[in-house]
Amino acid sequence: MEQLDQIKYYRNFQAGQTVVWSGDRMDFVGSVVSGIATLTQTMEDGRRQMVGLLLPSDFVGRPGRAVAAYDVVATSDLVMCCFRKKPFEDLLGRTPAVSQRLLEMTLDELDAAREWMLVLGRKTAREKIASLLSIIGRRSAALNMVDGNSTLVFELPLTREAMADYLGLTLETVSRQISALKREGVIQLEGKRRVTVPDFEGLLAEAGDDSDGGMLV
Amino acid sequence: MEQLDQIKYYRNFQAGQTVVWSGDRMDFVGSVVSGIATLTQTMEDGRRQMVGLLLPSDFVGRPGRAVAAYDVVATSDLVMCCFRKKPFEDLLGRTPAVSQRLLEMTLDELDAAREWMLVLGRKTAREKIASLLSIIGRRSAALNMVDGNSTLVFELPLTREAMADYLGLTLETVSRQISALKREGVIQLEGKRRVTVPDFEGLLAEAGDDSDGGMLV
DNA sequence: CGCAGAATTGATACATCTCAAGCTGGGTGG
DNA sequence: CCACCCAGCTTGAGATGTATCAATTCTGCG
Repeated sequence: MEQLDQIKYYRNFQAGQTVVWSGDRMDFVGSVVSGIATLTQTMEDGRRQMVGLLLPSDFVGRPGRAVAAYDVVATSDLVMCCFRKKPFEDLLGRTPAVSQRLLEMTLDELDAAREWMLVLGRKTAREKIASLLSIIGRRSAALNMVDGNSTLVFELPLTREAMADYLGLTLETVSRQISALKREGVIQLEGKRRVTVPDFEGLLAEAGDDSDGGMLV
Repeated sequence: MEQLDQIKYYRNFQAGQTVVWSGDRMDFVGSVVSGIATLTQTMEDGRRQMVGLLLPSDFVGRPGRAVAAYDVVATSDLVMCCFRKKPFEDLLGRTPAVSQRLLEMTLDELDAAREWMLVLGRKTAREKIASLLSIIGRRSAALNMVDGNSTLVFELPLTREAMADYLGLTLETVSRQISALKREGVIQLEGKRRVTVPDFEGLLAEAGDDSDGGMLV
């Protein structure tokens, strides 16, 4: 495991900066240390779909592929821990523990992608918003646990436009649905970004998820 | 590699039969030998989204998880090659070649899932249909290559309803769009299932994909 | 032959998109 | 220090694509 340490290096990016362009040669892989990045696909006519949200500890890049398949964009200031691809692949071949770990992470990402397919294909705009807030809320809850009463507070790491790209909606629809959830007391807002969820179970219900907490029992 | 052979066994399913129920305990993993199966998620109110289409060679199950996350349903008669989970996991730990191979397959599935997120989130009904036909056509083309003139003939392995579940549409919309593509000569039909694509490039254009052949340059 | 599941087609309703006009808040330069 | 500016956001009114509800029509099969 510490063999990884010997070939690693760090890279910093500013909010808004593009880390990798789709189609570009990619000679490294890495993982997010701090900050948030997005993985997006773009069609010729400009339609965009976010296909991944990269939070700290998430992996970027694909061993065995020379060319990036997606755009990676830093949404906040970002620090990444990188490995040149060739040495990393060599290590993968030699160290089962590393490839097992990577397999596990990839399976998690696959589950997340599949859960998102349900959101994109079958949920209403309101449910989509509630689903996104649930996911961000849950991941941030791991860090910022709050008073036991299932009240949750977190910072939205995405603009309305980025949320729209994630949800397959327009930014206007995102804005309207957030306003509606706020009007009805499902969430509260301070400024545009700080979200308070007074009743997380209620939010999950709006997302159309089973009451038991969503994915993977 | 042949160690796998020693712990494998075969299972047969009839068209329409459910292989695994979401939420059930799952004590095996496996791969499709022949036939076609689908991976679907269902919401409490019955809305369904297909999250994977399993063709021969595709892998089913997740090492390290006890409970199935999705329904697996045989769409045609199906033969699967199975391994009891415990021995398979042991082998994974001991045999880097196996876990590398599995990692590669999982990464491919992740790419497919992400490509599908773009379809679900941003494409129109007509583009969705064309995208599905392209994918099925391309995978079957690997087997049934036809006269060089980019004409392609294949059998649709899915009902209109299953297509709707894959595409995040209703079956009526699927039917209408297929009729429209047929009316305009983009495809031809013999019966409900046999599809002829006179100009594959044309179909790709309808799918909104880059002319070079879609995914992953 | 006739039935049942699958598919097509039609009319209407509705959710979301599109286009367009303001608003808001934080940073900047005069 | 204030006014302005601009990206991000909100809100409105109308257009449109897809869903919904409801008949038929196919097609394969017992």
